[in-house]
Amino acid sequence: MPKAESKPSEELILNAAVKVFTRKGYAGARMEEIAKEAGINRALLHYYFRDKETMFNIIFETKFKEFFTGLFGVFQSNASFTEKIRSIIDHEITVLSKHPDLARFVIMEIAQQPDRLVQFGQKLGLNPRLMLENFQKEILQNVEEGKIRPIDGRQLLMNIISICIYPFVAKPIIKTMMQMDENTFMDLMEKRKKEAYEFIINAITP
Amino acid sequence: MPKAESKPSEELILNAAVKVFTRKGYAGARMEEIAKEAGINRALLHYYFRDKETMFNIIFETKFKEFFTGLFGVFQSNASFTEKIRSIIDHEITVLSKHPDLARFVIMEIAQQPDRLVQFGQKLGLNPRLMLENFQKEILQNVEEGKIRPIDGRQLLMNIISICIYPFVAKPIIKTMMQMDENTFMDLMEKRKKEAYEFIINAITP
DNA sequence: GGCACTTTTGACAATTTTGTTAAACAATTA
DNA sequence: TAATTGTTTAACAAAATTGTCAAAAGTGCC
Repeated sequence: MPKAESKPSEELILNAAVKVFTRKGYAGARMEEIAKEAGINRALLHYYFRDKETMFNIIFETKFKEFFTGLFGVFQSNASFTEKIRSIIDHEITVLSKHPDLARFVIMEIAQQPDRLVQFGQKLGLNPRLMLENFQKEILQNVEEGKIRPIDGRQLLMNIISICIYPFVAKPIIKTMMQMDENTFMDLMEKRKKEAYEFIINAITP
Repeated sequence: MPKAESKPSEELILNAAVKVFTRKGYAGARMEEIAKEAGINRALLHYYFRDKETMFNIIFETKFKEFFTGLFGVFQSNASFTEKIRSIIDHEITVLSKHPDLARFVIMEIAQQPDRLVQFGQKLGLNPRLMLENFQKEILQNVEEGKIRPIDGRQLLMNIISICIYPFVAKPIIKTMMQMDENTFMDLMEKRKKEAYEFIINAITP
């Protein structure tokens, strides 16, 4: 679907590249397909961006940021523990609803080359250790106050993240198995914000 | 790492192919790498299996089965609802602990070509509609008996599956962010069987 | 050993994919 | 309008990947 545009340029190419890379991954993406998606000649890709890898890195960095920053941001706020949980859920489901292939793409490419996580994580100044420590402290504090039952912070964090992200990663499976069209799925995810919150709160109240 | 074996044959090749395909996916896998992994000449791959796609389909089918059958089996038993939940959790975490790349591989390849789910699902006689219906009925029944709080069956099923599977899909991310080595991770997953069960039961008790 | 058969390999061919280049084209400016 | 600059393309070159084949090597049998 080439666009009949007047300005075939960097942005046009990047948008096309995002689509193809996030759908197919680095190995499955074809420069030809990106060019076709952008409606231009393949050589232009090399004119604006040196090569496939350079293009990929630019796109991966923005997607990496989209995927991770919100999560880290929440833990720097001074909302209550339960409000933080609500924020995470809301944020994750909102973002992933808008960017259907984001989670799968980032996870796959990190699995393919785990050092990307370190490399791009440092570049964006992410500090997982600190984040996890804060999370653990907050849990301990809430446990002592009797607000939540004792629970391993790593397990709880994994539970929250899993509940939010997995449905999007496995979206093609879930849609088919539960016989949902796109709208039904999106609707279910919107309801999931409330549902997941209640599920998790219930799970951790003593 | 070619093996100094006496019987370079189908099985040797298949084992190598499983490793490469599940790690790299169809698009990222190289016939050369499979041959090297098996310690044989690349032409042999074509002698025993016609081509890359044929090889892939054989492997995908076995992995597809590994991934899905257990899940469907549980719902045909006549254990109590909570026991079924325990079974699912136990089974999923046990299987995925043994086959590190299984979930990521199957999910990715279905995302790449969703009709594979229909195609191989039929071939194995899986019936997701029936499974989901049974699950929903059982929930309704348990809700009426006051054993669990009202909850959308699709959401609950997604929650259970998410909690079990996501940690393995995102394993490279989780290991790095939480600074765990392989053993620590596996240990955490073993503990997770109990932890996840309690989490979910807590979440659904009224 | 010689024969029939299967297995294995190296060399080659075909195809796919990426990357380069020179020239055409367009826009801007002097 | 000619010159300069930046953009776009088709054609080509290079590299990577898959697939084929004939011959070599191995195996079992007479």
